Amino acid sequence: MLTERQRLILTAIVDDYISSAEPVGSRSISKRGDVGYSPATIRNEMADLEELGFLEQPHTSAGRIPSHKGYRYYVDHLVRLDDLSKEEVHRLKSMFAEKITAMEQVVQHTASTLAQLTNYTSIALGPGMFDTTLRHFQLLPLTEDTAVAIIVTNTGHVENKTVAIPPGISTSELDKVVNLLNTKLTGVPLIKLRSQLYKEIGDEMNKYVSHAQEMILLVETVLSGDEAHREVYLSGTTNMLNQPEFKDVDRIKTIWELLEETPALIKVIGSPGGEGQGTGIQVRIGQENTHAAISNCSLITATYSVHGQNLGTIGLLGPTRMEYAKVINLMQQVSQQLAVFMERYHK
Amino acid sequence: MLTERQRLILTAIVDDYISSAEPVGSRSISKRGDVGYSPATIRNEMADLEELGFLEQPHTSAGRIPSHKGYRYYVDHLVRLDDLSKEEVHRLKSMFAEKITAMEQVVQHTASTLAQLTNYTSIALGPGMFDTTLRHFQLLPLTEDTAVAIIVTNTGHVENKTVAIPPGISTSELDKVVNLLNTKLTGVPLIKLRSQLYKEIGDEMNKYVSHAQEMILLVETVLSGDEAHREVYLSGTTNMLNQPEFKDVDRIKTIWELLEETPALIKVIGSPGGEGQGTGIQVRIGQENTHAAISNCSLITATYSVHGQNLGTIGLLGPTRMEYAKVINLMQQVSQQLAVFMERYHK
DNA sequence: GTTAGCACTCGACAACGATGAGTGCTAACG
DNA sequence: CGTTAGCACTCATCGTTGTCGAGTGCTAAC
Repeated sequence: MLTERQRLILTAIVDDYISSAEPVGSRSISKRGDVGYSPATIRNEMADLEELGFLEQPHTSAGRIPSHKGYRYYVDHLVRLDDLSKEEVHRLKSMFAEKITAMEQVVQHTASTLAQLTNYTSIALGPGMFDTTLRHFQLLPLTEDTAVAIIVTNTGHVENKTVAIPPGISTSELDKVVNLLNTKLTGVPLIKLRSQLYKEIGDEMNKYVSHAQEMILLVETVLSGDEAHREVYLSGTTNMLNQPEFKDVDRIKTIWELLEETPALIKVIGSPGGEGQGTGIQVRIGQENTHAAISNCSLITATYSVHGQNLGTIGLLGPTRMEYAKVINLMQQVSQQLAVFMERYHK
Repeated sequence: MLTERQRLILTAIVDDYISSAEPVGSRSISKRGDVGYSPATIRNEMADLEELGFLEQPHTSAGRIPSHKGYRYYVDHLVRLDDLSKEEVHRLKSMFAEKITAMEQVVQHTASTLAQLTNYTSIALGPGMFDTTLRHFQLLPLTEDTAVAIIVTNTGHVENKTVAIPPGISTSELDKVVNLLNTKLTGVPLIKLRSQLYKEIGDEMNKYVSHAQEMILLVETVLSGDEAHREVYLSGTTNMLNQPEFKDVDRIKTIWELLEETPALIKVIGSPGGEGQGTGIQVRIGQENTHAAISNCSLITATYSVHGQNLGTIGLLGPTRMEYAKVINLMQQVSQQLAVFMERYHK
């Protein structure tokens, strides 16, 4: 599709623009060592590349900048994953070397390290509840009419909620209910908890406990909210402000509002998009993103999973002019390490 | 100190500047109904007020803006707390009317409502651990070598951590330890947990359990981190971007970095500052704030407490040009409501 | 096929002047 | 004597103009 020379020049332009953030002219490309042609020749090729849709001109007599199509081609065919620095490798590995590591903490920590290494904003979507099962349920009275309910999943995730106790229920009755729930519901996938609750438990509870209706309602309030509730960790949000493309307050505002709105964010990071190089790494460039607020951003995501079951996602958000080589490489490393960790953890 | 007319004019200027964000001239003050003097007279008074340090002039032939001293005087002596709108009162009250309410959720919810009502950024410092005591301790094995440890306090706060189990310890031994801890440590203030752990438990544990040393270390890792660890909730961070004084990206960046850094933020919001009107409400104007990043912001904080014991703080951060009347009023309401709630909750 | 040369385009930037809001001062008024 | 009208002066803002230079597209020569 493209000649070797065109690919060379396109690579040079994208690389240049990524590091300078300014339209790149034929002269500056020619001056670089790696393209041995005169500015005039390069100009001709640039004109062709523009006609093909790989480059854009902000205005006549400015240099060229890569278009979406240009970035996409660059990511799919041109980008060369150069080696990570020793420090980067070290920091990534050391993260997984720590002994005491809860799944969520690892994800969170990974995201934060990524943000520091790249100077972009990282978004981590915590492990979902898909294949997690109930490990333990507990109800601890606090005052006469309130109690704190605790749910622990087999992944070590702890969810808690303060609830009101219907009046007229004794402590022993509460204990009975909790015992019943634990024996009957332990091992049940969280998403099936509610249906199971009605199917199996309702009858038995009526036998043992008065106020059965209230109790079921109580348990329901505890379980509700868990399904849609997934933790989102942000890190390095201020990094965005260093990028010249975000010197405009309005643009920041729209992006920030997106970042603050968890449900929308989950949708953005979770929806499928263009494939990048390597396994499980997705690269979404500019308008490929579903949300308008980040239509001039690129989002690179890696999913982590156990036994082929997708658990969550880690993403890096930056301007379309992103250091793809470095970021893709980092994400691949992270993805691998996470896979190993999860496998070991889930055993 | 100031004549009645000077106070009137100062009030008018501050009010005007708060709503317009632009230097206010003598003419515009004269035009308002509430000050019945000609621009010339007002100019004379303004000159005097400037000399006294209450006003500043950005440059010659611009209007005046209030200085720190001006704001301070305004807050201390001039501001008139006009009534809150029905909607505001309603939203505040309804927040505390919900039946199922954990302490932390209430604080969080309050902060978020405040941010919405005021269009400023709210910062809530969750309940500290000062007078909270251990309610329950639990250790749930997840895999062969990991377990999730759960601590519940008498306030309903739940803290959890995944820990590694030293190899060679049986489940029954774990149970023994947990039981021992619960019987011995329940009711002990969290801050004293560690010392108590050594004093009372060490000996007994040696009797019952082998691997006592490892177990103590394990329990210690769970308890560590809790003391300094206080939740900070932010809400309405993007509101800041609406203010004209923050159209500059650099300024946003420094503030945002402060907001992201929890320890610094705790220090800022926790340190004592100038008193405002009413009980427990503090108003820190501009440089009165300890942190340079918010030296042109005002921070209004209200503390909530039980039995005179200070538990936490809720603050509103905005430009020095803040709607003090509204915000102080809101904060007073919130402070009162919170006090009532806490009293009822802590009973 | 590649390159040098040249006219042309267009944003960035500085200089300039007009505009208008606001002041400070002085003199007049009740 | 306090208050006000009038007036000259200041200074930021904004639109205009002109220069500068980076970069292009085209043509002709190598």
